[in-house]
Amino acid sequence: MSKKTPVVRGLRDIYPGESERFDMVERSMIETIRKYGYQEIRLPILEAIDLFSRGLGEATDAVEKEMYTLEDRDHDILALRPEGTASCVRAVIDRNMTREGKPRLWYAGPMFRYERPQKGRYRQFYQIGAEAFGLAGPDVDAELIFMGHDMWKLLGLESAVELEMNTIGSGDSRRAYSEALVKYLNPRKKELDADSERRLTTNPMRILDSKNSSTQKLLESAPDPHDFIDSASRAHFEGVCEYLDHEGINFRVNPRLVRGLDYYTDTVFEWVTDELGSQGTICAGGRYNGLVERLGGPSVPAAGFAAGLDRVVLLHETLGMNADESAADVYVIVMESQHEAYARRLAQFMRRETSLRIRQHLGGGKVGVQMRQADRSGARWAVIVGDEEVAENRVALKWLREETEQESLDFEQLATCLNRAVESH
RNA sequence: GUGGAUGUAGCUCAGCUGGUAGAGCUCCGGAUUGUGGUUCCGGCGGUCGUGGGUUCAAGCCCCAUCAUCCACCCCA
Repeated sequence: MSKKTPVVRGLRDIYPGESERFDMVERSMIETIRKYGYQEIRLPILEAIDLFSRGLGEATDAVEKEMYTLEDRDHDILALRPEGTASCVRAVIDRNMTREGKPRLWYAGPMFRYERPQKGRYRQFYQIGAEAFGLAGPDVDAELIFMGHDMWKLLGLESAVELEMNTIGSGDSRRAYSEALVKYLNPRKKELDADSERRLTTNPMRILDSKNSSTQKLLESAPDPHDFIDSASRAHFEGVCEYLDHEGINFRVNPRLVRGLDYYTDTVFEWVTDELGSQGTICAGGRYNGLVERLGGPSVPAAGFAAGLDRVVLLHETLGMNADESAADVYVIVMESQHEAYARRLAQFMRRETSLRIRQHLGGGKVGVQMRQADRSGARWAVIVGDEEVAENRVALKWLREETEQESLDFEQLATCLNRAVESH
């Protein structure tokens, strides 16, 4: 045997047994977004690197130290996307989509960040995002949150998830606050932890959610970010909160909530859980009114969110929610190998006449072996073909999960029976 | 990038002060000649993460390295 090649660090295979849950959760989330009339946009995984350095902010961790970059043969520097919003905005600008409408879009796919792997944190991870362009009102922010709420409800996660909200104000007020914060902290630099001291020059706002207790103590008498938020932003945030209250969505205002990417303005929110250890954010988003312009487009408002599929799946599993892991609904068995052609015709008939997944046994073997594989496939029915059945142009239908007598049916009766069972399921 | 824990069969794990590698589950076969899931019996399966060192002898001790997990950092 030659040497094995291990999977790349931080990357993983999602095998049968887990892929079904992954798929089911992903579909549920996408279906929820589609129900709000958002349209899919398929985006490339590679982008020019400056899209991210300009879009997310030069000093963010995602850009500073977590990007996978490569040089292609034309010597262009490309990056594997660390998130989806920047690409989505670029695509919207490329087609000038906001000139003729107010697109509401969704995307799904893998993202890449070179971070230390941990539970719920992978170097290739999957996000599902929704973005709304050209709409400035608080009803948009609220709609994005309603979607999240619907998703958790649909998946049975709502009791384990909490919503945190904050407003960080307009770009101008952020700049003003940032300056005031630096002015306050600079003389007290020595009392800050090392990370916070570094951020003082790179990204001062992020000092606010430092977990260092002495830093937090220092922040108690620091300028209050809310004093810097202008009345328009304040009104906007109150508007969002009212929509949520009206729909009965619980949330907690967390003044310390600051997002890691520079493009956010006004509303920011996070859906968090304490079931997953320290990687508790399963979905996050907010408003980014300046980003389209920053990336070379017109000055249009926008808002969106991205959910971490890996983490949502993990939570779904941690809470013990069921996921169907069956490979097929019907498993086709032959008593004697000369009936295989008949069985194949039968399988095709069922694929055509029903919506079920039909797995035909391959590889021969005794009936007992075939039955065991039928059971293991998770199928609800075994359809069995032997001399008697072929002679009469019938099949034997055996229910594998219910105490129902095995029946002998012709093809039409079989289709009727299966379809009826699907409808009432 | 920092700190800590852990790597033994496909999976979950045991393995004493160093003495020729074990269990449960899974898988395969049989008991069961037209029928799975329960039970019983048998069997397959391991370069002990990798590389080096100490020793008569290393799964166990030492060093390095890789990976996973946890926390920090950061984020979905």
